[in-house]
Amino acid sequence: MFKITKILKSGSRRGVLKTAHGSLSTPFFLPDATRGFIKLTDNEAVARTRTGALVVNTFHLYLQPGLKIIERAGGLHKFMDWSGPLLSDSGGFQIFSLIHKNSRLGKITDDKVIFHSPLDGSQHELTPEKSIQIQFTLGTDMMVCLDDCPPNDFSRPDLEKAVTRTIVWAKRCKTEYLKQLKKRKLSDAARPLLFAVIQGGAEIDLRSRCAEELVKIGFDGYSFGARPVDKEGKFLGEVLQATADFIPASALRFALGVGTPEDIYRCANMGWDMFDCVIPTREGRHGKLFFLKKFPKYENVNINNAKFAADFRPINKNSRLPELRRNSRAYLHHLFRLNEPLGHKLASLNNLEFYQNFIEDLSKIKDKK
RNA sequence: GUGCCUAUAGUUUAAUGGUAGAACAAUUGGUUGUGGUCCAAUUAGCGAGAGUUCGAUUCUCUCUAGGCACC
Repeated sequence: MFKITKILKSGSRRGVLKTAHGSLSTPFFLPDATRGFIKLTDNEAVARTRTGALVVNTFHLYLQPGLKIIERAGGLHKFMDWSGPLLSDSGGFQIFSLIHKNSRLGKITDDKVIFHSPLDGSQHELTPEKSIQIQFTLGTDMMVCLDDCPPNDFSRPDLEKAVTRTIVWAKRCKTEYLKQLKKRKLSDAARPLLFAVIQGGAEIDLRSRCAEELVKIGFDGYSFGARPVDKEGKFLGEVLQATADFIPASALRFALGVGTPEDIYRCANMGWDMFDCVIPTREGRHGKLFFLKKFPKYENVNINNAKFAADFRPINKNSRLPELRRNSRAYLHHLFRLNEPLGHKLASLNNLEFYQNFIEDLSKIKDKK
């Protein structure tokens, strides 16, 4: 399913990952299509940016439209008309963020997490088993274990608690995963990949212990849990580096939530293979556009700035997407001033293509002879 | 023509005889397992003139502009 083909002196890895919905070469970046779509755009256009795979979220899709609809549609790929690989996040991060922000929104116990839907306030509960069952119902190609995701500034005892719970829950996820494989008679080639999440905040020894226990259980890949930046937005490079080193070389390394282009570049050199982040699409929606210069240099411009009002150059003359070559920056500026969804779409597409190009350039780096 | 009412930032509007506050707009930042509507900072104002007063955006008068009513 995953094969490493090369490890550079820098630590950067090259590999191939085969899923039931196609192959991906690593390293790769997955944009977040949390609710089954990349906001304000469409999957046909996203595919033209050569984006290979998308992340969807168990929590959001479970609440809306609900599993019955997706089951009746014939699975999530059909429902959202995406033929490439899909990765489903467990929903842990979202639920735990909600609860840590406002403890009235839910409750975490050793057995499960109880939460109130932000949509209608209705009460739901999620167990490790249920999270896996939902992900099988979605029919995604890569799945993530439900984890206890603490904020990075949690106290040491609280972080220890989260690590212990994450390990116990990962074990339960794995058991349920094997059960589902058997029940659905999925062959090795057709089976989804299962990722565990390594927690421990900024405490390296906790990350180490968490990784060690998870590796004993055995997963296709291991993810970096919690936010990869601290409260001030400073990238936790040392923690990412140490955590990567705790993961077996043969397994996929998934840097959840990473990140800016420079953070992705750094993480690739640490041996991380996969990245997902809201930056290209969220910043796109808010008018921040990425343009590649000479790799790894790039510029990040705010199309809302007054200087673009009469800038009739193309949005991106080097784009493979005709709509980004044809439309001017002045027009995009105009669309943003009027908060027009077409502007958000063009900006999102520009940034997705940028991220794709950035990762491709990164993948082309070779060891000097 | 007469009477009454109104005039505060680009716009819509608060408050006040002693430093005039907000929203939207504008200008510029921010966003790391999603915030489509988010967050932050900045710029910007008492229609004109005279009077009363230690001090007037506030009170008085004149003018100007707009609205309403009557002839």
